[in-house]
Amino acid sequence: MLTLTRKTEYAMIAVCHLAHAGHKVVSARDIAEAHGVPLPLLMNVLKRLNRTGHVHSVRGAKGGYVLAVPPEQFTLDGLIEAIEGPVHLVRCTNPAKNARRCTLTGPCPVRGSVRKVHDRLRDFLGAVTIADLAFGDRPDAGETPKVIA
Amino acid sequence: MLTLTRKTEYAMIAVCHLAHAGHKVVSARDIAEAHGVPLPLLMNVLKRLNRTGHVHSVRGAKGGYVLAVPPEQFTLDGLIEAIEGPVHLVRCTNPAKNARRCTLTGPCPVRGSVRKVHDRLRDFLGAVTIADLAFGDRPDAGETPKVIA
DNA sequence: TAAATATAGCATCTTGGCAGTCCTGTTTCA
DNA sequence: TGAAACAGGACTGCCAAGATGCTATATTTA
Repeated sequence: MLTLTRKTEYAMIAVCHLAHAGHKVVSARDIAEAHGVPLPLLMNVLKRLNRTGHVHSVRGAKGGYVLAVPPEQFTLDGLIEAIEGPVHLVRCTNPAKNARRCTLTGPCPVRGSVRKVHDRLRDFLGAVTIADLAFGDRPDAGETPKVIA
Repeated sequence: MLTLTRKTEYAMIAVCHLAHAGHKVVSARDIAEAHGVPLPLLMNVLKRLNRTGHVHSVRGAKGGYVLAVPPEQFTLDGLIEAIEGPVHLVRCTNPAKNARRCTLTGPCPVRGSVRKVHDRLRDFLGAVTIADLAFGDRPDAGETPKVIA
């Protein structure tokens, strides 16, 4: 259904929480309790974001997490990529070795056009930042994206 | 990974083929052979598009399919919805009774913002038409969509 | 120094949906 | 009447998402 995974949803919540906390260290438990997110899952997500360098971790008692990237530079596209892997609208935009490639044997009539839609989608997701998600209550900036070919 | 399903890929190909064929009736077999799409899967897809009213079917020998909607009015959003069900970036935008709802027990810090992103995404997909996919070789119309909050 | 807290890094298990196949029926043309 | 082509399903295998658990490591605090 063209849907983000739950892990990504949890990640959005966690990262926005951290954005609000500023430079304060916040434990996974605190975040989980604040929003009713299952703690073990949230920890999985935060561990992954730590490995990708999007958050810093502080171990031990009084430990927790801090954003490692300014919310204004932390894009939705980056977040999705960190959790789910890079966005690929269709298989043929995915150059990964182990990706299940397009199996068409004939010429693909939509290859070029779809590629453009895909690029626009990534531009779109790359233009949404965590700051937008966390603080964005600008009633309605921006307009409907123009279309492509 | 925020990816369209293969069925949707097949649907895009089929619909673009029909768009090129104009008012001529084209059989599923012809489409399948033209692009190397597995026939049984293509038939599943076309049957569904027929039920949703996006294509007309002609039964019997010499039968096949014709577009029921002008390519300029047939949006990518509509196609995805026909095949996969409506696009919902996150669960909380899905009002369906049987949808697995957001299970947050606490206040959701990103609800409103994500909703806006979701709306923009649908606007974006709703602005891409089959005509764009089938005939669109306008080298690069449109620009990167503005962002929202 | 011991206990408590919290993250790190795996491994494992379950489940749902996608992808693919098959079968039976109906319609139309030659 | 037979072949071609769509209609409408039921069914299965497989994989990724979702979820859980365990052990190790680091840090604070009493």
